[in-house]
Amino acid sequence: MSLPSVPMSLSPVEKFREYLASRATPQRFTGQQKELVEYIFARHDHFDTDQLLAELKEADLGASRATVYRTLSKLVDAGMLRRLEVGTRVFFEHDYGYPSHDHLVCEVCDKMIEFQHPSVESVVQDMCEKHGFQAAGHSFLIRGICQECMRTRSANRRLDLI
Amino acid sequence: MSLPSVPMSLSPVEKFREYLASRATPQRFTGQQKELVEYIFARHDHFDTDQLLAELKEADLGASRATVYRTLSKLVDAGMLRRLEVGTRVFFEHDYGYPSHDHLVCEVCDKMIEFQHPSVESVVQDMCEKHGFQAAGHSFLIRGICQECMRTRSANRRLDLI
DNA sequence: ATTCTTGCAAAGCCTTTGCAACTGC
DNA sequence: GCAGTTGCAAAGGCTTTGCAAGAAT
Repeated sequence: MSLPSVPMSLSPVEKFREYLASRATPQRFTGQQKELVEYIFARHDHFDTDQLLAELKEADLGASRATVYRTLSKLVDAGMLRRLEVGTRVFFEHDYGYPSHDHLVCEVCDKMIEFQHPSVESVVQDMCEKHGFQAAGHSFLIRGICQECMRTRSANRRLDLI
Repeated sequence: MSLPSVPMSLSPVEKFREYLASRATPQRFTGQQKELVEYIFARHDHFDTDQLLAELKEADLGASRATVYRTLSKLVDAGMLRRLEVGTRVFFEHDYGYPSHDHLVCEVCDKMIEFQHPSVESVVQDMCEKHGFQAAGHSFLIRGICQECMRTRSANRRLDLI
């Protein structure tokens, strides 16, 4: 939760209900889905499907693997979750009620640091103009080593030398 | 091949041979690997494993699926190929003899347009300074619709209206 | 000779899907 | 009651791996 959240006109649950209702072939809003949405939007963080499944089990919210996959996919379509591809792994994060941002990813501890930088949007605009491209979105990911892991690493190096 | 290539001090084959020899436990440079490296670096483009396998078969370069996977992985470790995660798919592109760049990806025709923009490196540097992060690399990908697909789309829309 | 690489097929991992039972609307 | 959702287990992609045979040093 590193960036200020954005005001939401509707609660996540309401927003999702509305999305489902407005589909060409209206989809149903089930109790299961409601529980999932409430759980996912109760706090801001990055999670992958397995983490989420484990947590749900712990919280006694019994949703099957298939339902979790199906619901996550709908939430992405609804524009409420963003799917992040980090290396070979897939994460989700809030897109509704949370500002657009990019990530620094630590290759040692897997921590994800969010950042906003005005130049990112300029690059997108510049390149779209130059190539006649119509952007739908972007992903900008910086891989490396975070401060804490750097410190640990130098500390260990010092120990090795003793 | 949209960007100017970068001068190489060694041919890809030589570079790879050197990489293998310099490993902690020296690895062997086989005829199979030589064929693969020559094939891959003969032209610049983005490819995925299946494409490459199909082409190799066509060219009568018999390398098994397993060997192709293993060699690609070594080429990435050697810093000669870059692995690109585009949506759910994985591509490879030259990293040796080719300048650092980023991509626009068309969601309709899957075309990948390469670009260079000086601000990208500034963003990386700024964010690393701000967060005490040590960058090892980045990936910046802009998704959207390319010019040609936009044209086709508007043309079709016009037809629909008749 | 020794040790690494290859190919095959099997196993793994993550995700999707067919189908019968179930449940919003 | 109809049409969409769920759970299960099976099937799908893609990638990795164990092992015996073959090749590089």
